[in-house]
Amino acid sequence: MSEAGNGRHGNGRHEVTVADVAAAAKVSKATAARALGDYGAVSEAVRDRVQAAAEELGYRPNALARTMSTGRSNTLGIVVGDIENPFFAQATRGASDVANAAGFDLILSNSDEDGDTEAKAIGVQLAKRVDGMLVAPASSVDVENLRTIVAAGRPLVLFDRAAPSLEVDTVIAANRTGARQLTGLLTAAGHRRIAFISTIAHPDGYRLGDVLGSTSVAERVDGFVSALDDAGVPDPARFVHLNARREGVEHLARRLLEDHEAGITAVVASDSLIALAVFRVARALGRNIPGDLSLVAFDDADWTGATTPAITVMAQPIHEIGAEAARLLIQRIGGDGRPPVTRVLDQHLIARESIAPPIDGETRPVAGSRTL
Amino acid sequence: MSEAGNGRHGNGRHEVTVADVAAAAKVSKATAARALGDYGAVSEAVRDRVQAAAEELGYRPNALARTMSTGRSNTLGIVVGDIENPFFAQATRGASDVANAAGFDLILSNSDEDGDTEAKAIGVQLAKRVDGMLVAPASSVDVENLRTIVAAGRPLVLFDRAAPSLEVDTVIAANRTGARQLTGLLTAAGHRRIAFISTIAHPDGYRLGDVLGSTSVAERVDGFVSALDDAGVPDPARFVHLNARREGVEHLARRLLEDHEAGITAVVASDSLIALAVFRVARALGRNIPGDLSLVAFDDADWTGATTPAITVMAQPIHEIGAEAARLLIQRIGGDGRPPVTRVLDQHLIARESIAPPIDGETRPVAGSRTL
DNA sequence: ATGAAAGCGCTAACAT
DNA sequence: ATGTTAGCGCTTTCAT
Repeated sequence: MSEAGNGRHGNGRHEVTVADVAAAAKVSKATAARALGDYGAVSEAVRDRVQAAAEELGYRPNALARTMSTGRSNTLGIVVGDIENPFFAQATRGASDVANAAGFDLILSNSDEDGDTEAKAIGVQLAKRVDGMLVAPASSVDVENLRTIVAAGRPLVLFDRAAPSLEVDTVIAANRTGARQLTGLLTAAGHRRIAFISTIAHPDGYRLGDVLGSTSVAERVDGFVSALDDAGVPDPARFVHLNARREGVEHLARRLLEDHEAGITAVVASDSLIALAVFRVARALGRNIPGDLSLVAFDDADWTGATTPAITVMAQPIHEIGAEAARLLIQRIGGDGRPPVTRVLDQHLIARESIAPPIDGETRPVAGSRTL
Repeated sequence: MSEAGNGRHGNGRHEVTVADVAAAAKVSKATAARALGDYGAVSEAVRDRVQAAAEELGYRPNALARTMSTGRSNTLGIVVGDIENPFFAQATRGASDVANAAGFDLILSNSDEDGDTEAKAIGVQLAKRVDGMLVAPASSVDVENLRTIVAAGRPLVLFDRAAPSLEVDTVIAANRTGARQLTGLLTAAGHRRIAFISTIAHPDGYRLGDVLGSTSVAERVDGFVSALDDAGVPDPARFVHLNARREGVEHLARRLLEDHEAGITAVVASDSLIALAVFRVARALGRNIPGDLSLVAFDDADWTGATTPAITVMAQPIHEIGAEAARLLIQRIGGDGRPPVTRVLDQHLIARESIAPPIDGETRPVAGSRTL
């Protein structure tokens, strides 16, 4: 390396440091630093002189050096499943707004919902000495990755999903209640054969009592199952379809809708991406929503109000989930020693037009799919 | 600050450093660092011993200290308008994938399309000594913010929008061609009163020759205008509506659609967010698409294929825009001294069902809006 | 192959 | 109010 660590760059210019500014302003390094960093006591005159010199020379503070000596980076790490997922984009924005307002920056990583990728991301952020981390854990069960954060002595706040075996601040939504209510709409309309679809990874078929990788999906499944129980549907677990990412959401949806034995008359989509896929497939198959198939989903994605029919959804305060998580984290970083809290934010129903009574009620199976 | 800079954290544990590892492995700091950092020459035996000690003690490298001495952070800064905007989320993901593959991390900031916010974001990232920056500039005209990056000696790559007065690598899409083609579809169908809507800030009404803050919007406007010219529409500039953010997209759309003097029969939406707003308003007003109003847009947002009717769009290779920008930046960081390039990526048309002939052709104005 | 020592840019005691 | 000095954790000559 030819120009490493010598404060030079490709253009050969010298990076101007406090020492340079100090020299130009004819004061000591310490005084210059005080004037620049706005701490300690400096006389008006000197402050002005130093700042003028800094301006003149084009001084830019080196945040890394500062972190080295103060031990604080004023940076938060955030690990999300995939920033392209509107849920995470919104939550990240919420966190970002709160962080910025409090003088913190954000380092972002995608875990792709994969444990190893998540581990790497966490390693990087820890190495960069973030003051604390916000993570939507890839797994609520295997918390090794999360433990390394705690072990490194960094405050950690979980969002969207909890990790029951870990005592840390957590911000989630009331998924069980929401799922129950959402599913209840369907059973009230007369549906009995309702599919729940999630992309979460899960070996084999779902069976009651299975521990899921994400508490939020687990809660949703719980609420779903209990709503079916309430409606007297036998063996509700058979209607829970996980692993949709591996198979491909559209593929799974197609398989489900074309399975006349199963005779699915309604779908609960665990997020807006799934809802969109189901919507597409239904249309491609000539299934009329809600006439032939009712559809409800989590998350009030912007487009859900624009389709025909508009989709009934359980909205989550996504922005606030990120924001509140950031608030808790910043409190901790500030030295708050209160016991860990779990904030459960309410979801709320937005009733639209995607529910209708099942076409044949309980009397399925029935003839093949029909067109409009 | 009680525990600053002393390598301690809230839990009182000592951060383990190379010195600790060296002591444990009974070698010098230099040797330990060589073994750990995988550089220089170390004997097998010593390497193993050091790595074992590191493992044992739970050593975590301090990336900041490393950057301090090497001058490289292996970190890229990226500044986008708003990460919640699917365009930026996708581009960011593209950049992130390329960056990660090359061993770089990403620091993300939102500019909110505001110059001052952008300046702050850039300041922060420069302070953190990113190795280079990716930015979708809030302004293509006022390039002061961008110049500070260049002045700081950091490689810079622009994406989505160019800055003609600056000689830097740039990745954009062929917006003029795309807009021309998209608008041409409308004129070919017989439309003459076509509104172009963008959220870009612009003082007063648009007039031919005005310089716009974003080259991508400027190119789109150019293509739009030239398509109208080709169709023999007089004074096409009057159909260009900017500033939609300030007024509110839905509000503007409503105003436009209700203006019977103007008699707009089609809309070109400059991005998918605008398209969605127009779609909503049209529906609220009882305007049938495409019967009463044709609609086309930029960006193949996932939902545009799911509405009724599905929307005809000009798709951009968004992921690739981010990815290519990151590639160029990493080349630069690697010391590539080639002259700056501008990569113009092709857009491609996805024809769907949102275009129909205008209901009255040129004979507008006509009676009030009607319901379906 | 290994070690000793200097230095990256900054802040934080501790003087004065 | 200002200056001196040491040190954050790492890499990098330069010796040996």
